[in-house]
Amino acid sequence: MEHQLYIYNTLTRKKERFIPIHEPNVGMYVCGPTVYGDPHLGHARPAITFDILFRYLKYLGYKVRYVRNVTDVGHLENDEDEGEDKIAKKARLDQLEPMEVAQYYYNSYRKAMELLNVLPPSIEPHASGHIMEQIEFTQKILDAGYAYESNGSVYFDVEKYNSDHHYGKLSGRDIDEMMETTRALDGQSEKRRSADFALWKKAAPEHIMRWKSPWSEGFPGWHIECSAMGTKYLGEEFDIHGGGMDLIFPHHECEIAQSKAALGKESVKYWMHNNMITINGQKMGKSLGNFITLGEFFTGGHALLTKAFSPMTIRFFILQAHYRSTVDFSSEALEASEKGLERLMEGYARLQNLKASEKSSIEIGNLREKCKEAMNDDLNTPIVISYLFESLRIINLVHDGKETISQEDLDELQSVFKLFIEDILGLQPAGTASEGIEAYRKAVDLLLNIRLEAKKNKDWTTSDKIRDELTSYGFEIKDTKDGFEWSL
RNA sequence: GGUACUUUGGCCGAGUGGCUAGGCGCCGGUCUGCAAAACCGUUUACGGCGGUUCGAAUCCGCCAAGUACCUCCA
Repeated sequence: MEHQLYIYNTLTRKKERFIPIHEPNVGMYVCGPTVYGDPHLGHARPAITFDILFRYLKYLGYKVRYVRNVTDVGHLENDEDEGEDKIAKKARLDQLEPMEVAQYYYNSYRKAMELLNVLPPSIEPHASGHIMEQIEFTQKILDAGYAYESNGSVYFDVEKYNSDHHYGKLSGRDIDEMMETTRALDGQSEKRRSADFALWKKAAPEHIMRWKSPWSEGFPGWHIECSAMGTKYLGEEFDIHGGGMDLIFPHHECEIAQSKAALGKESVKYWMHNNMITINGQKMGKSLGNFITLGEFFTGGHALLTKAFSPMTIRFFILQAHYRSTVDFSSEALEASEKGLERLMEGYARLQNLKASEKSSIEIGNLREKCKEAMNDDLNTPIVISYLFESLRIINLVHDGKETISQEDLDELQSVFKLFIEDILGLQPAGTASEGIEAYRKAVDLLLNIRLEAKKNKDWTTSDKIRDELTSYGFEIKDTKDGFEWSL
């Protein structure tokens, strides 16, 4: 594949040329949601980040298998691996079946992702549907001698693993120091060391989510699902594993150790992590209680929001920052994005109706190549957007009749805008869904044509009445040099 | 305490050695019956102190402030 895509690999802390293991196939695994709460802005970031990567890899010609898991079991409330499963807890509180809770929030998550125009992954495996695979994976680790059974539970032996390999390579931790600094366990724990983590947990009598295993009736540890499902659908070695930066430790560190222990090899070639969204400089997170759900954004129903914001505004806002930077949320920043997006999309709509001339009076530049270069540089979407805005100026100048454009240049601009705005950035033109009704459009055109005549006759009363009435119904009327434009 | 990282103009946010990021806002102008839109122009940017260099927002050191991870979280 002819391209120069470089992506930042957390493992090496460098940008590396992307070369897949089995060209033209690419395997990509991204940590999805734990479905026990409403989807919030924090869920949108990785979904959009890796949606961009998914779209761009496909544009480059790869055949991508994109796996994004759904965690519906095994997520414990606290470490020490003594807590209660999140889904089960929520189910008990709401008096629902655990699977009912998971299904409800999973539906909610998918709906939000659809609104954000995030493409569905190739496979969305549920942890609860892969208990066998997780048991088998755990058995492999036991067989390899990197885990031990304790009172019906199975734990990963971090110290043993670290003596043969390097536990902490992804997060840059020194496990020996960690073991010294971590406080001593109380005598009750089944774990030999606090750094050890559960592969399988024996279920307490009151625990409602449970499965049979060689060790006990119980449930899998949190980290094992990704190793098991990633291996199942992408093979023992695959190209990209992504997720939020907060998962680097311990989740991804544990995954690396599990896979190496069970399979004897490195599973993942490129580790990619998106940064967090902050709110007043602090991470937006469920546990901090400062998160805003996506539903609240779409309706404006949150104290921190001055108004509702469309899904495309949220998407655009996120894409205006590089995925490895934190992005600080504020209503003011979102409003700025909203206006910018509106102007960009109006220009994009205008571009479709631009009239070509003999020749161009203005250089359109090599927009296509520049945008590709920006994408190739670790998916630099803010730069792509800045180039689009620069070209927007040309579109508007031609639209105003101040510059001319040749058919060839016009075709190129239309093609590049379509490619980057719709196909790669995934920004949907507003109102495309409601655009279908031809008669309605003609009716509005008719009204505005009547207004145009009134204007010619200097009948300002009639012309203003038409404009003001339409405006009050929610239409936006813009006069142009020789006519009008409108949108709803 | 350990690890990773951040600090850019009114706000958001790119940028790793020299050349305009971009968006939003503000102000002035063009256009217009008015308005909106559009266009043009303007707006004291690189936390502080040193160092390297012909040249640093960009490299190095120290200091300051802040964030994340080290317990669930995207």
